[in-house]
Amino acid sequence: MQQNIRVRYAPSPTGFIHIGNLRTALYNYLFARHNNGKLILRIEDTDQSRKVEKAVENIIDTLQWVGIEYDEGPFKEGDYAPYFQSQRLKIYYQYAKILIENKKAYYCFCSEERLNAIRQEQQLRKVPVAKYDKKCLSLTEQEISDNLNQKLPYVIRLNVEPGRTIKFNDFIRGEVQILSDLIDDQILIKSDGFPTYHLANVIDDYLMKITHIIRGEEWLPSTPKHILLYEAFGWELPVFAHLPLLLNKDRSKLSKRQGDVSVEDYKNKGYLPEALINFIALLGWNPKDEQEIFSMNELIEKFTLEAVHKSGAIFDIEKLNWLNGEYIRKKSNFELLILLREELSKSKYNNNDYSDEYLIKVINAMKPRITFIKEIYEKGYFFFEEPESFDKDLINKFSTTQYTEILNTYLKEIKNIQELTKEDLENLIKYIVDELKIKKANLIQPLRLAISASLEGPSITDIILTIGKEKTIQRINKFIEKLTE
RNA sequence: GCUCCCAUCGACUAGUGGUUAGGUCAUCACUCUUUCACAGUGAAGACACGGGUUCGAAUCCCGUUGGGAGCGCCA
Repeated sequence: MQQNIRVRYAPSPTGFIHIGNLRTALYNYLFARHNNGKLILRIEDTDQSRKVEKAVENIIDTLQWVGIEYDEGPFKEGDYAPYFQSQRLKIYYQYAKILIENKKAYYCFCSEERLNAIRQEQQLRKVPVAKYDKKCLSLTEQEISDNLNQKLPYVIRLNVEPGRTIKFNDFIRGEVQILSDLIDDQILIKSDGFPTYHLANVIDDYLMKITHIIRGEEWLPSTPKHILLYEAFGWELPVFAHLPLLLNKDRSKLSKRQGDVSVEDYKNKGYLPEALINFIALLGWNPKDEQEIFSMNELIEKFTLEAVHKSGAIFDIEKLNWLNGEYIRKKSNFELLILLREELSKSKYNNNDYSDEYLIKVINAMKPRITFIKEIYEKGYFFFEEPESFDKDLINKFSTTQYTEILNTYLKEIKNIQELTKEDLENLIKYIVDELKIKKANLIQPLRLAISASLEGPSITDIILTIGKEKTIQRINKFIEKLTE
């Protein structure tokens, strides 16, 4: 690869980061790190009307949360600052002026009404491609300066020469070509003086010395416009690489209508950043071996643009769920303790009611059976509170004198044990089973029900060991009352 | 409508002219377990279709079909 690789992630601050954009950011990051290059974060805030408060902060926080570090950008000024497009307005205007002088662009004073009229008329005629009719291109120098002096609102448009074939080589898709006749005289500078995406993007990529433009496939159709701009300025083309799209279940572009799409949503649902990154990395790229779990460093080591796919990938959370569980199981109890306390602080339970020692025991018991951290206290709620509601059918099932006897025997025996150990509890079960000549399940099931209101979950000895003798006795007593009611 | 892009199990993918088409998730079964999970073993499940090229095509070419994206003073 060539030296001094520079790539950029260029979101517009219109809300939370979209999961598809996160993948774009990730691939840019992986590509940069793999090649000892730099990742630039540039904020494309040229649409004032769509600006959202705190969006930039959220973008930066989200990148940090998932572990994508940029080398230059807001609050990390490099040689090409500023990194907010809204602070670079003069630059764009200067370059637009150059284009006008070279006749590559022109002033357009057409009103919105006229533009709409043209569009409508073209639709009526079923013209294949609706385009601006280049009316203002034929304005004389005099007319233009008169209009400007009168302060008539204007835009600056790209003058697209018809009859040309624009070719470019996409790193992922190979050669792509399109006829210039199909390209509209794109607006470069809006009437509010702000540049459009196309202009600002090309200028900044050039000025910031971006070598590889890695972005979503939705940009593929507008790439010829950008090429035309590079040509008009006489600039060398960067490498274009258009990433396949992330898709909904129905194969349309991943959108809010069909589920959660912001990284924030997934964070709030309890997905671990490692799992999300791992999952998203594999949507459109594959290291061609049979490994499934990758740390960020492994991704960096293995990532190449050559191995990126062409076709879109459905964002299906089934595998993400599995990964989340895997990452939970890989974590140490101490790491999980910190995460659990965080979740607990957002729950109805009070962190102060449970010691670290206690929570570690709970974590150990619940770890193999959860997908999300919060399931530790959701599925394992009996570790955090006394179960109140019991399934009627289950109560009925165990409402016989035989089960009451079994439980009473257990109660009597456990009271005799001074300090509970795993061994004691297991021996106790054996002892009672032998003594009463019953099946193991006939003791354990009612016991489990009494203590946890469920027939599923961690081993009964682990539960008893965790909640302690006192609570165990209390719950069994209460349960016997319920059975004999 | 027009332009461009894409096409292997339900999902993510390996595969670049010769494979019993491999793996992971999900599904199902079995083993382990008091149970649920975890873990392990196994099963089922795909080359969109039609033509070429070739001794031989998932792989190369053409067409069809299907899907997607884009066609804004939004990015």
